[in-house]
Parts: sequence; C-alpha cells; structure tokens
Amino acid sequence: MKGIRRLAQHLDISIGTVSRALNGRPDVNEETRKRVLAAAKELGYVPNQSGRSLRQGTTNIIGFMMQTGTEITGQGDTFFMSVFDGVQAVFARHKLDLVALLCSSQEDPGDYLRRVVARGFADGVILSATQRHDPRVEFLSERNIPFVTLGRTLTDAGQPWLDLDFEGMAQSSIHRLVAHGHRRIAITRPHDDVNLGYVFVEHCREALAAHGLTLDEDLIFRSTPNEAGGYQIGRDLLALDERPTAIVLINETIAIGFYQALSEAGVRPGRDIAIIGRYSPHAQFLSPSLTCFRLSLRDLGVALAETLLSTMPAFSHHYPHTTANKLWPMELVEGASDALQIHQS
Amino acid sequence: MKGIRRLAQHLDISIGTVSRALNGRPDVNEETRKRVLAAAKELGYVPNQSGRSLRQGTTNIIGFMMQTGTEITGQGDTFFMSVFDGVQAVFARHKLDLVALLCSSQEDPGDYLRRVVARGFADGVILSATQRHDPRVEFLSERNIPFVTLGRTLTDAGQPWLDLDFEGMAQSSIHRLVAHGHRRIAITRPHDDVNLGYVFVEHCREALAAHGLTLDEDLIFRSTPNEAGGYQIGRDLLALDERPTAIVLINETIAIGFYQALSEAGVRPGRDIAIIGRYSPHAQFLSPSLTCFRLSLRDLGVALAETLLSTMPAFSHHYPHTTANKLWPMELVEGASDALQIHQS
DNA sequence: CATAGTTCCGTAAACGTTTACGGACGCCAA
DNA sequence: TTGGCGTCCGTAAACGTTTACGGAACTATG
Repeated sequence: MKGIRRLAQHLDISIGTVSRALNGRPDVNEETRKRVLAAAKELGYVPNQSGRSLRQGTTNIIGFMMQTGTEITGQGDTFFMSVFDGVQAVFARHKLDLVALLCSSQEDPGDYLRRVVARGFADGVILSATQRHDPRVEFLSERNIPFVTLGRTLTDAGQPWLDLDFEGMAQSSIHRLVAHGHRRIAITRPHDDVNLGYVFVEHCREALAAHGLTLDEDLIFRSTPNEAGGYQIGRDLLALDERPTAIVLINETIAIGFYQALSEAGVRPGRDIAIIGRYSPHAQFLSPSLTCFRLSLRDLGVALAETLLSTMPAFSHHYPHTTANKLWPMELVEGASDALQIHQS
Repeated sequence: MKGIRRLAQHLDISIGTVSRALNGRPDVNEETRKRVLAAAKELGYVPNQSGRSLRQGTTNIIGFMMQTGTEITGQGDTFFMSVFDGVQAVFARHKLDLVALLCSSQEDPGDYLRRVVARGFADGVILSATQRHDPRVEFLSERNIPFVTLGRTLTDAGQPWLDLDFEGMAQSSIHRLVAHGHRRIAITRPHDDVNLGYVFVEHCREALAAHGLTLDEDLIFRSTPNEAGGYQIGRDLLALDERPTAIVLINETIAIGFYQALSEAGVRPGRDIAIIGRYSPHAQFLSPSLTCFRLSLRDLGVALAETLLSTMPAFSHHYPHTTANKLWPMELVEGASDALQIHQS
C-alpha cells in the first residue's frame, strides 16, 4: 500500500477525506485535518505529481527556457540567473514550481521545446534569448500554452513580451557622445539571428540622423557576444585607417575582451577612445571604470512572471494590469571610459 | 476525444496497438506502425507525460540542481552551464529529459529539493555546489532516489561523487611557488559551509609542510567567492604589515576583483606578487595573464551523467564501469601572473 | 415529532497512458 | 483434420490523485 491510500489506511479514514484535508477544502473537520497533516508529516507523504496533474490537467510547473553557451545568448552568465531569481520569487507565492529548461547549445531550441513541453510538461513558459525568427513562439501559440517572451521577435503571435529598452540606450548613448563632440561613432551588434541587433542598429542610425550624422556601415562591428568577440572587435577597430573616437558596446561581456585588445595596443579607454557599454558584475572591475547601462534584472524577472500569470486564467485575477509589452528602462552608470571629449577645431 | 484515443479512433484501431506502435514494441505489424507514426505526426500527437509516468512509475526526467547567485556557488557563471552541456549530451542519447533545478538564492536548497523531487518529479538527480553538511544527500538517499554529487560532503551516504582535484591543485601550486623561492604564501577559501575550503586548506598545509614550511593562519583569506570578494581579499592583503610574496586563489572569479585591488595600489601581478588562480573565460583577458588551473567542464559533465546512469538499474548495463568517486584533474595553464621569483639571500 | 438545513465523510469515476493476457487468424506439419 | 505455433491485435486493469455526488449524523426550527 502506497501513497494516499497508505495514509488513509493508517488513519482509518477514506482517501477522499485525506485528499480534501491536504488540499485545504472547507468540507472537512478541523480536527481530522490536523490528524491528517500530522500523519502526512510523520510518514513523509507527498502527493505524487503525475497522479495529481493527470487528474487536474495541470502541472503547477512553469518552465523558464534558456540556453547554454555565451556565444549564443550574448548575455553574461549571471544575467539569466538574476532574472530567474525574480521570476522565482513571484511563482513561489502561488505555489508554482519553476524549473529552468536549459537547452544545450548543441540542440535546436525549437526541437527542445517541442520535445519537453508538448507532452504537457509545463503550464506556462518563459522564453528568453529569442531569435529574430523564432519557431518557438509559433509552436507555443499553436498549442495554446501560455507564454511570455523576453525579447521581441518578428514572428510575435500576440503573446505578451518584455524587452530591454535598446531604443533608449541607443538614443541616450549617441546623444551623450555627440554632445561630447564625437562625430565618428562605432557600434556593435551580435550575429544576424537575434533581433536586438536590428533594433539597436536602427535606433542608433536614427539618433545619429537626429544630429545630422550618418551611421558609417564600416563602423558596425559584428561578433559573437562574449569576451572573445569583444577582443576581436577591438582588433578590427584598431586596424581601421580612420579610427572612430567612440564606440557603444551592445553586449555585456564584450567589454572585457575589448579592453584587453586596446590595452595590448596601448590605447586607453576614456583617454584615447570613448566607450559606453552594458553593466555586468565584471564591469565595475574594469579600469578605467566602464560607463554603462544598467538595469534591475530581478525586477525584470518579477515583471516577466507577473505578465505570464496574467495570461493564465487560474491566476489572472491576481494580475489584472500587467507590464506586458514594455521596454524595460536602463539607467546610465557614469564611469571613466567615456571621458574623452572631442573639441572641434 | 483527446490523446491516444483520438489517434486510435482516427486510425480505427485500438489504443493498445497505437501505444505499442509508438513505443517500438515488436508485436505490431510494420505496416500499421508506419500508419500510426504518420498519423501521430499529422495530428501532432505527443504522449502525455503525466499519464505515462503515472503508469510506468518513472518520469524520464533527470534534475540537475544548481543555485543562483555567485556569492553562494562560488563558481563562475559559465561553470555550471558548461558542465550541464556535457551532462545533456549523455542523457540525450537515452531519451532522458534533463532539466535544471535552479534553486533561488532566497530559498533553502534542502526545502527546494524536498518540494520538487519528493513528489516523484525526477528519476535521478545531480547535486552541485554541495555544502559541508548537506541535508540534500540525506534526503535523497532516504528516498532511494538515484543521485550523484559534484563535490564531496561530510554527510556522504555512499552515493557516487566526483570532485575537482583540489588536492592536486594545492600540491602543484604550492610546489611551484616554493620552487620559485616563495616562503610566505597566502591562500584563499570560501565561507565555512563549503567543503572544498577545508579540503584545499588542509592540502596546502600538507604541501607546505612537505617543504618544511608552515601555513600562516593570517594568510588564509576568506571571502565571498565572487569578484567583490576578490577585491576585498586584495585590500586585506595589501593592508598587512608583512605581505606575502605569493597567493593561490581557489575560486574562479575572484581574480578579477583581486587584480583590481592590486591595480589601484600600483601593485603589479607577476612583478610584485605571484598569483595562481583558476581558469575562467575572463582569465585570459586579465593582464598580465593569469597562471591558472583549468579543466574540461564538459567532460566532467559527461562523467557525472554516466556515473548517475550507472546507479540507475534501467541503464546501468550501459555503464558497468564508471568514473565515480574520482578527483577530476586540473591542468596548469602558464601565464605571467606568477612570474615573480624570490632569490634568497 | 416532522422537516429542513448543516456538517462531514465515503464511494466511485475520471484523467491518459502502458502492458499483461488472451483471442483470432493463418500457416505448417503430422 | 487436428494440433501446434507464430503473428498481430483488442480488452481491461492499473498507476495515484482529485472531486462530483450522495448519504449519514446531527442541529435547529416549527
């Protein structure tokens, strides 16, 4: 005898009552409820997940999909961990179990999602590191599985999304650099598949145009969004005949390699070139300190979770108003890396 | 009509045959199997996880438990991602779904594991970032859930484990430094809860003793194992009346902050102090380059997965001999940070 | 006392699979 | 023809829950 039957037998009551007692139903005597709870703890009983979700048609599990390998996500490694923390905090309040669906860099994310989610694994999904054309959003919306994406895609299917405010970052960094006299400004972008590259480039172009400047296509650097990519960008930039006087780094970790490439060539950030980047835990340990855009990852996670819950009927009454389809603001942290000012002659 | 019944109805055969066809049983006509497979693809049928695991008593899910927050794990962020990749590669071959059980830094890991695993969520578990006294191993062994730990604990319950070879690292780094003439050598360790601290300190002590030296207790630096902790260690070290001439950094990311603290004081690694650390993706972008111990995280993941499978009856015949209870070797990558040699007068 | 209402609990069906069992059918040998 | 054997398939039970339904015991009201 196992499971709830064992508990019922031990207490000499029916399994129905045991179940009701454990689930906090009102139609059970408080006295017996106490007995049941005590016995459950004593015998170490925990309801079986499969049985429960088979009956209820719900798993109480939310999947947060991410991918291994910085060369793909382009986010520093602690990035998703921090977001995850925020998501977790919300779901814990609703007794939802959050698991990370970590897709290996060797596997196709679409296949992975199909494999694990199609079989009714999760009640809802949070998608991160979305691609420009992302088959996952199509899949999830076809299957009617509640989901929210961190990052817009071109194939958005009406699902709620949140995204970092790359528009704002583009505008204020370009504006800041131009105000400091820079005219020749380089920018970086990740490889073609990720949407933020397009978004960022276009808004930089616009911001420059607003100042009567044009974006030089040769000054758009493309690389893998990790340290090694940043190093490569540094080398490429230094090899130019006519170097830019400033650069905006779109990804977090590339600043590390970029600094190194400059250092090897005796070029000093903030003195010889102005740099604006993204905050990461390492950024504050670069010298000279990196001027960068920072955001509260934990809050972002909270917003993601609440947005997802607002689309799930069982929870939506808790979250009538959501922060869906919002560009998450980033705050400029002033450092020394963009101290260089150009004085027009 | 849903699920397998719908498929059976559509094909006008019984659900039993459908199930057998999908599961590759021999007692089904090849012709009908093809029809079933085709229809399943057409209708997008995927067997329901709950129903299946309820019947079979097995979930086909393996959980890899990690924790958010570098201040806890002490491992650089890409560390677990890389290990995960290796684990995933093995499990994929056996059609096992691997999910990451990411425990938030706000939650007690023991509670988390109990909550999510006790209800029959996973067939097996990989535990990482084990604590010195880790209630999780007790819990899992009580419940008879197959598991393997990355890192030994004091409460080991006979489960297989793998661990990094901190013994080897201690010996060869101490030996190397002593050979370079160093006598006053500092080491670092994480906070009290993690076992590797004890292991490492003791083996450093022994290695020093083998050279007739004693480990100065004032030269054991303790900190959170992230960049900020490394910075603090640097400040503390510089504040000493009698500075050590060399230091061995046990964690990956602390080198970043440590370098920064030195840099601010005008102390240069490799010239004014010898440093040996652990490899991380950032390490190669420090300058001067960090002499560090490196290991193949992916291979470690593969070994972890195979070890776990060897303890699971359904798979053990595939892995009769395992690499369980092995200290995973690390390889020294020579850099410039330990170039300083002391010439005794 | 009769009736209605309340409180609590037991019964049994249902969720979607897998699989043991047995049966139908065809084939071959005796 | 009979029996045995192999191939393929249908039937139904089982996995561990939750929950709709109904009923027993008790209380309150007239």
